[in-house]
Amino acid sequence: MNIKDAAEKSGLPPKTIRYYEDIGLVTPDRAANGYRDFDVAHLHKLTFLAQARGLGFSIEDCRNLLALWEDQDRASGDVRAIAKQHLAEIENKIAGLQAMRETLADLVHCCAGDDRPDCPIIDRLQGKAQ
Amino acid sequence: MNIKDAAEKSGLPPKTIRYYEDIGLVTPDRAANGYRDFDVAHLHKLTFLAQARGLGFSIEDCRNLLALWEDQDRASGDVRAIAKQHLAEIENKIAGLQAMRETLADLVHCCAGDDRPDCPIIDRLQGKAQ
DNA sequence: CCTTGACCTTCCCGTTACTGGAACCTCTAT
DNA sequence: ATAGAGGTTCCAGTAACGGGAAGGTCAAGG
Repeated sequence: MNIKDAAEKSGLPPKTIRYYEDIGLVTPDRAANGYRDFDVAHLHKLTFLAQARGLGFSIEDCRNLLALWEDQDRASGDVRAIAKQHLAEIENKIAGLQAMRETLADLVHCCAGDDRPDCPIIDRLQGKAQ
Repeated sequence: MNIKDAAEKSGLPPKTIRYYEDIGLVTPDRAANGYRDFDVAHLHKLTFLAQARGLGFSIEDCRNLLALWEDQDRASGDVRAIAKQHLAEIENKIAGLQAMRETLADLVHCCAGDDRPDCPIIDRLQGKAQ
């Protein structure tokens, strides 16, 4: 199957698929005309990648997860470790963003948002005491 | 004052300050020896930038916020609009991350994490039904 | 006066995970 | 023969810096 079909079936853009081949995540065959030729196994792999990326795993995590996926003798503990680590990073990010959100919501709430120049948001960025 | 002092007082790394000069956010004077020379106004600006970046505003947002800050005739509505937009983006990000977190927490919870290969995390990435 | 070490400078490359675009080739249908 | 839709490679750009090299400058100590 050509790249466009693989893209539609996996949910990944063709550009992304080419990129994944570039960095060695998939290695589709090549037809006589030089076109990439994807079979079901490749498609399966691409779908796996789409899922993992969708859950926010980095490319390097994906590479490791793929290896574990293909290793029938894997220890589920290895998979879990990657996921757990990633989960922790996500939770950190969330915490950081929530702190920002609270401050911002506060500021937006306090600011009149009219034609006058007085602005608690500016004051805050300036470091002025609330 | 030299860049290191400016860095310490503003909380920004020297590299970042140079970068900000590069992209036109600050324009410190130059001493005879070619060293950057920061005065209080520059420092104030750098602190402003540190605050804004700390709240997650993009460099472009910072550029606009700086302009508004320096415009005594600004409308606080303009500032508020930028902050509100940014707040919305942050809330979107949080929502996305929370969805990931829930799925991941679920999977991590379900996975035995032992030496056996059976792994609900892999199953999920594979697209296998729960 | 010389040296050492801490600064400073510019410049270029690498990061993440792609995306856009140019230049060019191939296939199918009319 | 040609048009249009697909394919290919390669190059550049994104955000916001950080690392590191090569080299200039300054203050203190011997």
